Amino acid sequence: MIDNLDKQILKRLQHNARTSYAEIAKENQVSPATIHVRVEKLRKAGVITGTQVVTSAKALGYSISCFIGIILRQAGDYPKALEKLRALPEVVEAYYTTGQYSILVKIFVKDIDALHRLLIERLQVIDEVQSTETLISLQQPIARQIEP
Amino acid sequence: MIDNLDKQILKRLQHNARTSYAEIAKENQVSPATIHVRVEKLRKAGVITGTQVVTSAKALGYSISCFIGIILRQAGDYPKALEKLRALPEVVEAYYTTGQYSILVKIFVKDIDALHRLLIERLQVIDEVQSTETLISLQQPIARQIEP
DNA sequence: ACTGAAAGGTAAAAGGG
DNA sequence: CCCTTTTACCTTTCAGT
Repeated sequence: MIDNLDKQILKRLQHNARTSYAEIAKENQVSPATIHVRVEKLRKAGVITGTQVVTSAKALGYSISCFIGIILRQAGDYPKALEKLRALPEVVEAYYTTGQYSILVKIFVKDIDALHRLLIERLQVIDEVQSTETLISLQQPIARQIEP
Repeated sequence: MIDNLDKQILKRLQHNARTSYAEIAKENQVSPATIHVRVEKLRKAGVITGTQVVTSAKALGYSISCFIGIILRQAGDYPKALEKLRALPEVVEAYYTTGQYSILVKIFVKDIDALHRLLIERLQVIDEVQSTETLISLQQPIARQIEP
């Protein structure tokens, strides 16, 4: 199982993936090699699934972020609809959900015009899609990872 | 502006933040020092905002992920409500949105019972919250970053 | 703005308690 | 399971083009 040292390592690396093992080791009064072993263990256990740089969508020119709730025509339409959504680079996340929507997707677009075109020309033309509802995100005041 | 080399670097590091500059350099036939300079430039420009290890919520025991749409009583209630949401460690993302919800939050909980208690004991008791609607995420078939 | 070489630091692997 | 040591690789810096 995950002990306290593992939790400390995860918290530190969630915040900055390039924190040196030496630094984490010093903070926890163990050797850098121990940190290395623990990180490998967490990776093999599937707790750590990867590392990534976080980029600012805004700085890359994507000024608008939204959630789009998609209602499909039929229950069996998920796989086909998903493949078509995957082909849209603006779609960064997709969730199968209970409740009023069949699929909830998160997208980034450069501007309102791009959003409009995405909805009309590439989302609402998907056969399996019955209707969509757009929630524009005005601000994202909380963005963090789950606590280990 | 961001040129082609910058895009290659970002794509590589979005996928794996620990890819060595030496490897990216070889792929793009430049020197490792150039990659280093470019990464620093992207960081200063705010394009790269950080690096993080990605952890599996499931492996950490959080088997349920949901979105909760929150409707507030009054327009001016955002800041107070947000502070109370921030105090809940299960809330990992929050968005101010247009549309039917005032705030959309993403949460992780360990099980259905924890979700139930979160809703009743800690969300619906917030003064500013008028009502909530829960969308349980059954699966997240798409999870990626925006293309540079 | 990129390169090449030098210096320092880090990760990864091996061996021992 | 953790430590120390070792080796090889990597980042970072800086003078030069």
